[in-house]
Amino acid sequence: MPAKPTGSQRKPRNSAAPRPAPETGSEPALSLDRIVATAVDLLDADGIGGLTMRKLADRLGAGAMSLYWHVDNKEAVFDLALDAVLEYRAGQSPAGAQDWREEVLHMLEDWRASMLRHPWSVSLLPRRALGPNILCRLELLGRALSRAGVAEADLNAAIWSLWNYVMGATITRGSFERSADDLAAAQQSLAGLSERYPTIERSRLLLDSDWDGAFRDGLDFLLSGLAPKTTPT
Amino acid sequence: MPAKPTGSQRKPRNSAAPRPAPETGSEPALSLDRIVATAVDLLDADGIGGLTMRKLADRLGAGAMSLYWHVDNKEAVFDLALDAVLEYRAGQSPAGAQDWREEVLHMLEDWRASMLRHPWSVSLLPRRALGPNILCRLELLGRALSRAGVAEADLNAAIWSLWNYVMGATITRGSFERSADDLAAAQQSLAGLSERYPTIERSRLLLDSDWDGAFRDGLDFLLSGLAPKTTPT
DNA sequence: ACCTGAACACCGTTCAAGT
DNA sequence: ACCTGAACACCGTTCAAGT
Repeated sequence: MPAKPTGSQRKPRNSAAPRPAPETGSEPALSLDRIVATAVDLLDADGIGGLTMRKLADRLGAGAMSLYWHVDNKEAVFDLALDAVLEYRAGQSPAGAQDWREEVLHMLEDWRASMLRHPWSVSLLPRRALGPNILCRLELLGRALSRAGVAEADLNAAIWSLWNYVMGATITRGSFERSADDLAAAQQSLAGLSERYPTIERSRLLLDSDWDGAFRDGLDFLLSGLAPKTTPT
Repeated sequence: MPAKPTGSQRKPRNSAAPRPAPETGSEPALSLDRIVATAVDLLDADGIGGLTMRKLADRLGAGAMSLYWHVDNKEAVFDLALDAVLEYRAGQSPAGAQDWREEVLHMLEDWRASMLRHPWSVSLLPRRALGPNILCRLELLGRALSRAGVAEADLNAAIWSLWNYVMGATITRGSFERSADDLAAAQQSLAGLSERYPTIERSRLLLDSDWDGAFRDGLDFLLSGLAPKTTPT
């Protein structure tokens, strides 16, 4: 069997001048980066069930089996697409270290926003391995919390609490967003059963929820609990 | 086309004496309940990708296409299996209304436990519709929070914050649980990159996290924020 | 080193038909 | 009312082979 790149140590990334003169004017030759990029496009367009090795290869102007030289299998494509979408462009936060609280809020809202931009990512994340970009986000979060005075012994619990909250909020928001009609229908059918579900029927739980506001509020409560020394805004 | 049961109004549930004398001694005849039950078994055994209409029918001793008389399609099987697994047996909480806080904690921990018992359920929930059992849990949660003094205007935000947290915690826990080896390997590879991820490497984030403890702690913080009038335990 | 087509063992679902 | 087999249009992946 040929020595193909193993899963752990991947293709060397195109550093500076990659293109070695495209033979024909048609397609710029296969590469891991191109594969991942078009996989993301396809996922954005057709959702998680719309990504097909055959369709992906087609879109790249390649034979169906050509992908398998660059990639171990379909799972690997998912892993790569997921991590690609979660890159964290730091430096976004204005000026130096203002309030640590604002910094953490910004990081987590950016995380949520990144995932909502690619709704498939959120349902993929929990079952896949942690790629470098995800680890980077966790690292930065850990640093910020440390700086905020969270004790070393409480750090893991704090990180995971926040991670859990962000994941849950994003997953819920992302999946409910998709089908506003379904939600209306569901709330409608709730009305018919109002003797069974009076409370959430009255509060119109399925309809007029302010997702962004609820997200921020809950986060505020968590942060207050995790690092109680600081005063809330 | 024959008048088969539509998606919204399903088969009348077997009320009292269903079996009309099983012709042969072999199989007790197809029914929605049997289909859902074996679907759950199959999902428990082989995970989300292991459920196949063909395998399901086989396991039921039926032809592959017989399922489609009872069920619209595979998605419907997922919906039914999911809701079946999330039934809430109330009355579990001892005696009358003790502390509302304990009541809510119990409800949410039971929810989490139900999903962890069927790890596939948690990755299914966010993309499926809300079945009656899920709605029931939301209703009970809403009532408890109301009783605890959460204002009507804040009720939806409170419910969703808790829901988000539980979802996130369960999803993370469930997926990380599956592959302890992978985690160890990941933490190992972190060591190699300790100059990139020093903080989470030092805290051994991927290894010695106390999931159950972290879950309870974060929940406590949330509850303190949501209904600040009550004193923490 | 990189790409390919044919082939295998699967899928979910439609349809026309059986009892 | 309930169940079925044949058939269709797909899948992911192996393999032996091309350049």
